Amino acid sequence: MENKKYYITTPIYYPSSKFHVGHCYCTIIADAIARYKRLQGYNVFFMTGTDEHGQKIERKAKEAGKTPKEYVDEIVSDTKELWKSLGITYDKYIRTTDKEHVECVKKIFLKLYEKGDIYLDEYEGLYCTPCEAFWTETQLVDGKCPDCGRDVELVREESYFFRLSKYQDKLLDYYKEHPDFLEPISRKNEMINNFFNKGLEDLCVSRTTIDWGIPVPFDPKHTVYVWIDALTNYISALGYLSDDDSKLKEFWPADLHLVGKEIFRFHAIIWPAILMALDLPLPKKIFGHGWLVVDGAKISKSLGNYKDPRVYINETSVDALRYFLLKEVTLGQDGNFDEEKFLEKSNSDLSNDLGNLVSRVTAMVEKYNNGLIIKENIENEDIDNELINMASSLIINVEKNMDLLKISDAITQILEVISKANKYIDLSTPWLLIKEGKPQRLNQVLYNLVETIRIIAIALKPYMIETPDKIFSQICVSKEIQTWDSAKKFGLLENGTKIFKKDNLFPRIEIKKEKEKVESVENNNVTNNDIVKNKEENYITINELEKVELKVGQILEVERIEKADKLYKLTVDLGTEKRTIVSGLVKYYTPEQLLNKQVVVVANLKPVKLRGVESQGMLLAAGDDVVKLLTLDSNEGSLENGTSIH
RNA sequence: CGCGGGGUAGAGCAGUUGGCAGCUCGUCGGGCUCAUAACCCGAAGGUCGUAAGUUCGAGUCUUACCCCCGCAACCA
Repeated sequence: MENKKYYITTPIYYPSSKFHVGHCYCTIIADAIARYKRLQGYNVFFMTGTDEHGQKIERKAKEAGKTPKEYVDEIVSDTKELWKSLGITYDKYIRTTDKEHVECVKKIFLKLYEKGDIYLDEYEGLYCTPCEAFWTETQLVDGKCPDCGRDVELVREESYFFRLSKYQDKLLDYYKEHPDFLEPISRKNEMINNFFNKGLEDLCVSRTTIDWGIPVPFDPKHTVYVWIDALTNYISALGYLSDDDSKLKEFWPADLHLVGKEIFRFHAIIWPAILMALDLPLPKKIFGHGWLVVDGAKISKSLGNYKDPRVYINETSVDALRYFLLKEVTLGQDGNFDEEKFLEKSNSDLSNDLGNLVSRVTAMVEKYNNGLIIKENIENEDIDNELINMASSLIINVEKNMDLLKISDAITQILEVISKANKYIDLSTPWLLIKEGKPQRLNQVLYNLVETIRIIAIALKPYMIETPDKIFSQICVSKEIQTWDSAKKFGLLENGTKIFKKDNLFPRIEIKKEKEKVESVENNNVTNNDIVKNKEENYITINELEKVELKVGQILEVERIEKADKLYKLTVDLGTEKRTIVSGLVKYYTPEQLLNKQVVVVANLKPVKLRGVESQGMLLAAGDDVVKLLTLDSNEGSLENGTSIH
């Protein structure tokens, strides 16, 4: 037998905040593939994890009053719970703060340095000292720091660089020789057009401005930057350069790196180049999947469409969520997670088609045959053969699609058999057979149905984690005929098999009621987790509040700012003076709607230049998704412009 | 001319190498009564964003244009 191993990875996610359906999406895909390969008898190594270093986490932790490690520990333990509730069968969860990983990264860095592929040079950039930030030429506003408006200076910072340019031709050759290496093809072309045609530049792989990370072993004032720190997790986890690299020998190269399109570039260019520099073989395939958008908008906390994925599980079931993500979203393209569609799909495909099929068949066997399946030895009719042919080729068809990573199509194959079985009931009319006294034919029909259900249950195993067993518990099938291979044969169900009808597999959901329920749960979650928990840390004193000077202002003029999609330049009357205020309201208000409105103005905010225009204050507004300005509809008597608010 | 994704039935989408436009939901009509107000059959519904081009033939290839959506520059 050939080497039947399969190494599959998700990206290591960045735990700067809690994970959403988008993370679940990618991880569930990887899990389904891992399960599928295991069913086929492969020795599977499925890894996921978290990329825990870097500036953003350092800052987030600081804001939360925690050390970076404490901060990520919390998110990681929550993530592991999440994966558990989604039935993710990872073999290893790697954290870039793991000791083994840290040691490995140091060794890799040293190895590349000794080889000459990493060298010390100077990073030249425009630096704003007060803001401690580098900017590119295009980011500057009028040649000044876009943050504070002060002058920037040309600064050289010592940095280590990876000789990425050296590997340019090798990489291109590799793409040519391995047409399946990067998928989908559209993204591969994007890589070549966008990056190779311009030429690859050497890559800055260390920073002196970041503390939370792995120090460069021979020069500890430098911290290893994300490229070498994070990408190498795929081999550090297998014990590369450690005392025990047996796993590396067994599983490397990876068969599939599943990544999001936003990090495809790093996996398609930088990671292979690092591997070439280390003289290691390259992974067999890197697949860049699309993003999941929620109700048409990218998932983000600031948009307010973040939802804890467990909300969905509670309202339906893990299997319904897994099913929806795997079936409805075309791998490689962006998909939309529409909550209502999700509940509808759960009803139509799972409750009506699959659940109801099992329900009606088991009910008939109990009702007509005292729960007993009898295998008759009589010739099949045409409608029988049609069903049997479909059922017995189901697994083969699933495999055909899965091997091309067409998960959605694979599931469609199963749905077609389910649909066929429902139709078969109508055509064979068991309720007439019992009336007409045709017990043999009845037995034959029921046998075919239950056997078809057995095969369906097996075919569902990669995608669903509870349903197959629930089905087996009803049709009482022995373990030997629950295996993947056994589903390739029709007719293995034994004569005399007992049926036990149980609860419905997927109870129908009242969509309207559920929606309300889901929303209320979400609101509670926000209250409990975010507000109450942080309340004490968020208290400010009255003195602090008094520092903010709020005044009534009236909008006198509204202008668009050139080349700024979101910004209005407003002239606001504060009674004693007129101010120019820049505000990002284009999306929400027309100039006419704003004109003459009385609004709340933060009068003593430090002026900032936005898109070249100095903004001397700020308007108070509410809402994340849809922004509403706080206006003073003065039905309690009009207020003078400039009146202070307290 | 910053980068990218997309415009196909009322809605959500699929359409691999160019060869009679499909799927799911919804709608309408019919059937059945085993089942979870389910299931089965049938029907209506599309100028495939617009225009031109290549071709015997274009949703698919080429060019131009229009519209939507992300990202980046700006939301203090």
